[in-house]
Amino acid sequence: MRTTQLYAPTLRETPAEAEVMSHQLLLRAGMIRKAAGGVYTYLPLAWRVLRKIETIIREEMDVAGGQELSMPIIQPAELWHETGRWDIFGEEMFRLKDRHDRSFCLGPTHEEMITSLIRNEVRSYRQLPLLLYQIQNKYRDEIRPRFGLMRGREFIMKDLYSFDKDEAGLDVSYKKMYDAYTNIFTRCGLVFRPVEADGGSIGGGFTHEFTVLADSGESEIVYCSKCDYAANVEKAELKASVQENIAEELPLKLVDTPDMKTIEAVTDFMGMDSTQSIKAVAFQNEKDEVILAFVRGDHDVNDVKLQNAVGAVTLRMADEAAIKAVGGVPGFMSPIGLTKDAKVVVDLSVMEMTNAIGGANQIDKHYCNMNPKRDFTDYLVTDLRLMCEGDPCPHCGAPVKMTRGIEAGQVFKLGTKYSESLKATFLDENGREKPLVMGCYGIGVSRTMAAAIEQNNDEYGIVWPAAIAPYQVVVIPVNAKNTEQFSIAETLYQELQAAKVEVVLDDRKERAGVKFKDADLIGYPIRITVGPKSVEEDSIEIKIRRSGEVFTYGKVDYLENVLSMLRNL
RNA sequence: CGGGGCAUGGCUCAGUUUGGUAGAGCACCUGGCUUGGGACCAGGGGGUCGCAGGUUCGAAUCCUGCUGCUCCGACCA
Repeated sequence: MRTTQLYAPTLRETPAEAEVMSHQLLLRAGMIRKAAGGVYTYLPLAWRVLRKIETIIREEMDVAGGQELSMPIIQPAELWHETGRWDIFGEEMFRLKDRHDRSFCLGPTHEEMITSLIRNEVRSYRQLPLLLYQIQNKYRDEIRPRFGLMRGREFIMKDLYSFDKDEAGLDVSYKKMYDAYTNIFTRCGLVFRPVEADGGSIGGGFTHEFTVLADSGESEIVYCSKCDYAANVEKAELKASVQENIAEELPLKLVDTPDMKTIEAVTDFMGMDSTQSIKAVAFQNEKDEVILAFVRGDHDVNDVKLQNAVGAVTLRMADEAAIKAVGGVPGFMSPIGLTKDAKVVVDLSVMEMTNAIGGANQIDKHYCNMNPKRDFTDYLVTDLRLMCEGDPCPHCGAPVKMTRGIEAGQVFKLGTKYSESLKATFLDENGREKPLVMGCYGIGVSRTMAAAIEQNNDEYGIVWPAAIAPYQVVVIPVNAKNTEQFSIAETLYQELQAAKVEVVLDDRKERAGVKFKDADLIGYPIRITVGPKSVEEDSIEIKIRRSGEVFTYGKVDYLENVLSMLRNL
């Protein structure tokens, strides 16, 4: 490809709307343009990257026994009514009606579609397992699309759905996908971790997220400093510690704490540490029932754990009226002295506390010497808090570390949730009718491209891993007027093409600086510079984008060196 | 959904407070000059100032309504 032909309008300045690095660089490198909030056109360079990622995915899916198909993006409402997700998805689903007033949606995902497809065709265990996948646009009407391709309303997803006759079969399919994903992200040249995660609303149980590590990532993960445990903080389990409390339990005492509604105010006033206080957080579920969560003052409530613990569909912060209705006093809440309407959930670590301070459910008053085991009544104890750096690993007990990342893929054991609601059954070896056991495995393709940039960039632009770079090499003749340089560049260009290298020749009549800036911005892994020395001394300059290293070779041996560099990038 | 902010040429923005008929830099076109890190000089093209009303002799500027974009929040009582 010649730059004069390439449609990649680069920008010198960063458009105001772009906040995160990948968004800025995708715009500046002439790779994407916005069509509407969260909806983008992929220009040629971006499309090449996406196709490369897709190719890697296809190869690994096929090796794992997957078969690719294509399903409708426009999906009839009836299917979604069958699983109840027409309502559950709510505002997040793009809906439309046809001329006959029939309801449809733009598929946010394809569990319904795929399950309805095979429920009529798969009748026997002999036809299983079945692994089908698609790579297509999906649609979610996000409340707040942002971060460019990271959280769009239209995005490219690969989804594979597995159908097995039993749990054992699902385990095999799951393992295949887990391994395939490990291969995919490794081949893409990304630093990532598979982490244990919460199932969320897709329903089902066991799941791993494949998280591309990047400080700008939206998900927070913990990983063990010793063993291979890694989990999303939402999921990370904390076990009851076996510490022995020697402190003697003192009698409960009411103290005045005028206008001290925060942990900090109270503990400062009392000369205590926040670890000695009990923090209350009030929620309401979808039925408007009040749920009061209690954690240690220095801890934070993990609302996913809380949601699971109380079986809530949704949770939101409780309003003041609701708190008062159950006998709570905002700012001074505790499990002591509530009316019975509230569900009280207490974190494990709170139960280990002695002589703690907490609210009294009276205005401007707290209790000292609160001993949960003695003083609390009618409550549920569970693991409720967010894990912090240094907390013990649930597997080996070593302190955990935290980092951030971008969730690029997820493997999920669905079980029979969809096959039951959609009546997708088969006959097993004993002639008994059973629901198919399903799994779903997604990769955000467009998001993976953005994640790759978040993880691989510097002050000059993108630094593509070679496997997914739009082109591997750019050839730049330095002096636009020098026909000898151009002619040498042209020869190198031809030779590289003949050697099956994806190469761009920057044949623009621009000054060297412009070409260098664009090359850095677009992030070609290797830059070949043709300058005066190439004419006079037969030397070819090769610069590695990532390391900045510069090598000089002759016209006869540059090619083999480029090829070997590409293999190692 | 709540609260900010913004909307002026392809991009980044000034001009709005105090109404007087639209500007800069970059980009683009022409010519010259330059050529190893986003040059320079000269000339040129391009904007119903988001949309719809209103006030006024006169509106980018003031008023009303709408739309779009964007940021923060929607967790520690």
